[in-house]
Amino acid sequence: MKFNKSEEQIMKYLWKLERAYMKDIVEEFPEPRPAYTTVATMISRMIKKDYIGFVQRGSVREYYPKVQKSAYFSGHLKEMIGEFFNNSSAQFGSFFAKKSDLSLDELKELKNMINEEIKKRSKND
Amino acid sequence: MKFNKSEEQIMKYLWKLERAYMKDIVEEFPEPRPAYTTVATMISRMIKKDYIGFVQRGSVREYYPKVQKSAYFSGHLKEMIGEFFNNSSAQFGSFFAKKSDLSLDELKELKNMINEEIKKRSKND
DNA sequence: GTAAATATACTACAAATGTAGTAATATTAT
DNA sequence: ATAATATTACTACATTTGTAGTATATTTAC
Repeated sequence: MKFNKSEEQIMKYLWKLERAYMKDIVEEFPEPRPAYTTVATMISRMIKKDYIGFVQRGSVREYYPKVQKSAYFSGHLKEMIGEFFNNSSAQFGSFFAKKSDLSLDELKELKNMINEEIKKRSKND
Repeated sequence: MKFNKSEEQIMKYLWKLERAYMKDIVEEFPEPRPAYTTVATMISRMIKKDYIGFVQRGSVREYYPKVQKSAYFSGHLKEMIGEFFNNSSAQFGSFFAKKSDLSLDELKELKNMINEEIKKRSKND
């Protein structure tokens, strides 16, 4: 599952807002905003694709994302790792360590996190 | 710059092959292969978009990717980190350490890599 | 030297995407 | 109540994407 450009845009807003009325979503767009109906069209298409759900509130709907941000991110990342690093997370990790623009401190922090993860897992075995 | 589905497919093959004739690219596709002309259309569109270049070899062209895999990957990753982790690479790193399906050994390997990166940078300062 | 294989240009067309107008309805502020 | 605002359904249309046929040229294998 991979969103196209405008779907991704809307999901981004919905993830941020968590629940939102049409107006709220439209207002997230920076100027120049798309027409109200443009957003409405996108949303109804996304409902059809089951990316978005809604709760009827009187005559109006409150929309919410049906695809979780973390799930989308993980899936996406996994795909990328598959594509670019031959499915090797380790190879990706190496790339990330070198090429991400982590500062020295952040690298150290990351090392600690990995260390803790290692400890945690060693315990459970 | 973000490839659409079939562009990404072709880039993937081109990155793998580095340089390739039309036939080579078509043959990378798993069965059922798209028609030869389908691939040709895609490629000529991608040339127009400057994603792909070619060297004329007699009556035939040898194609090569003009977008580097690592550049595309980095850009893409950076975008994702911006979107999902509020531009914090460290936050992403944490997520990765926990949620990637790295094995214990791979985690250890990753730790070593990060360690070396830390050493290298400390030296240069 | 003729058939098969390969390559390219050009054209075509359906489906998906990006964008928005119209009409109808509901809600809210005066 | 009436105007302004917000919402939704429906329709429309240009652009992009996915897919491939035709025509033509070139190469290659027999």
